Amino acid sequence: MTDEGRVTQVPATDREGGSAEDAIIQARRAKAAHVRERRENPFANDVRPRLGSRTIDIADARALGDAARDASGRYDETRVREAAGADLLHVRGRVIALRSTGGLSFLRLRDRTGEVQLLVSQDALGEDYARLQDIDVADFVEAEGTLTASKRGELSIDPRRLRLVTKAYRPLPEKWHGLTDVELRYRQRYVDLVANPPVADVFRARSHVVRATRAILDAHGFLEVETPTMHTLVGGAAARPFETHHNALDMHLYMRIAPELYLKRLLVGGLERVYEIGRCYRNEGISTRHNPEFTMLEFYQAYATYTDLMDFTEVLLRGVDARLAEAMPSTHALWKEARPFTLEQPFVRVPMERAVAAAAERTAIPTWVAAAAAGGMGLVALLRDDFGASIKEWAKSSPRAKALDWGNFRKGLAKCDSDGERLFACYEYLAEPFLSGDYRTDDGKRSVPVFVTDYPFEISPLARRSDAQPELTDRFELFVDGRELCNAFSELNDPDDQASRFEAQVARKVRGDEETMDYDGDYIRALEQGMPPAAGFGMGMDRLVMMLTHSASIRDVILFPLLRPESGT
RNA sequence: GGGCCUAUAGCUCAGUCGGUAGAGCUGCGGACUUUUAAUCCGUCGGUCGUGGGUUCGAUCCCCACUGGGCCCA
Repeated sequence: MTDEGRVTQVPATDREGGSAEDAIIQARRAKAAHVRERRENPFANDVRPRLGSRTIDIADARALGDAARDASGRYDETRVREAAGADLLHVRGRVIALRSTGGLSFLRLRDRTGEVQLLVSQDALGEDYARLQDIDVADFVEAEGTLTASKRGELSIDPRRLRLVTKAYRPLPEKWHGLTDVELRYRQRYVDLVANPPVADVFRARSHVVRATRAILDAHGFLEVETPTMHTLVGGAAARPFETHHNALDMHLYMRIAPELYLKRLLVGGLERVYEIGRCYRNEGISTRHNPEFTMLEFYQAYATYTDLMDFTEVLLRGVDARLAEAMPSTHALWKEARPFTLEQPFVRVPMERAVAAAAERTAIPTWVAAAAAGGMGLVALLRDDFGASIKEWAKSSPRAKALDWGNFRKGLAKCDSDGERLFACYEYLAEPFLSGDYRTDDGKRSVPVFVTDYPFEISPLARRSDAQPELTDRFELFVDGRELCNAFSELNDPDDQASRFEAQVARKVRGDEETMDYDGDYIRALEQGMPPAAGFGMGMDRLVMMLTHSASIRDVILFPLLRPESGT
């Protein structure tokens, strides 16, 4: 240790604020100042080899030593030097661990491709060894040296040159427990990504999932398009919008809640197969499954029906998962093992009315079982009038009956204006909460995805009526382990039918419903130009990534989820 | 919107049946040429989320608020 490398201790009283955090920052700033005294830049941008070496990613550098790895994953120095030769390698990255035993120091370096140890010795660096004094965990450094192995068998680089490239003024979280405070993780994702490598894996997976989705749609002849995210009307879904304003045009605007109506205009225009993967915004509460902005896939295919799309959904989900497995084999294997569902067998397809009837039978409430013999609508007929007086008796019939949310079910039914809405309420409270338990693999170990089909037309304002049963629509939603993932239907292309459904939505808005659509006259005009028969599909990409990566919260798959502002910054 | 939980050092956490707080890691000083959460010696670091109330005295008890988490709508 030379005097040059020594850093004077800063007395506590001289420190601004006096907190531990300030002390750490001040110490790191002092080291940067020390580097400047040597006329070097602690925020350098001339990162390149100086000793005739070649710049290499850490993963590629490690690959050079592959032949010298034994069965237990350890490396032998002689064999590494034989395998990798005497070529100098130039690597750069962030220091994520630093240990020193005096004249020999071990730095763990990480770049986007991997990690490698720098085995820094006073013998190899001479006087420059003292520069280690200016390097802390979290700093970025560059090094040039040959590939070697430590005596404990860890693949390492033996640097002839080591230089601080960027000083980090703030430290990384504690090395053993890391950063676990979820609020801090979301607010300071830049730290989370460094401190918790599995987090970075999820976002790599997200990128693979989006690219795989594009690739599969492209291969099926779809055209990717981009439609407006600022709309003058609310349409394409039932949700409250965010509102904004264009100053120059003095125009009131809504952030889109769905791209649907624009994409279907493109079918009118003859594009036939279009898709968009883009951000949508819904002004609703935040939960583990909802973020106000989220990424949605929608695609539309002329001449297809909702049945075709069920087939294609299975192809798409299995295809995306297969590409993810290919891209991240070991991580994917862990996620797949942890999933409570499987994509490997054919998905269940069940009409809503039958799902309700089956759910009624499972409650073992005698009057319900009898009513459901006539199908789900039989149960709807039974429950049309208030059943509050019967709850006590019915709830005792079985554990399943006891588990029902009777209070909200009763309230939900009371709000319905039609049998179609009542059927949907029955589905929501009697069948949907139990999907993952009711539809399982033969061995019972995993749930099987379920297409619930044939939704009542009253709750499907953009879907085509069934030719066979006009009170229903040709629509499905896909539930994977009980959670809604996709929503799709054969599209309504009769302009008069569409106009009357818009009118019904506007009437609901007048009555105070905040989750309805506006009357879109231009869209009606487009349909009057003629839209080919088509089926359309929507899927939340965030939820897809959650499922495939076994993430519990949507915030774990969104890099910067919406949070209330931080106080004090 | 309702219920439950939570907030102590930069990070991860103890603790005080009410008498203004501790540990490990981090930081700083020192020793150490094969570490893997290195080790060893010394040392710095806290308006105990915010505002009220009770009390001689509150980080602790009570109330409200704020942030966050989980469950439900």
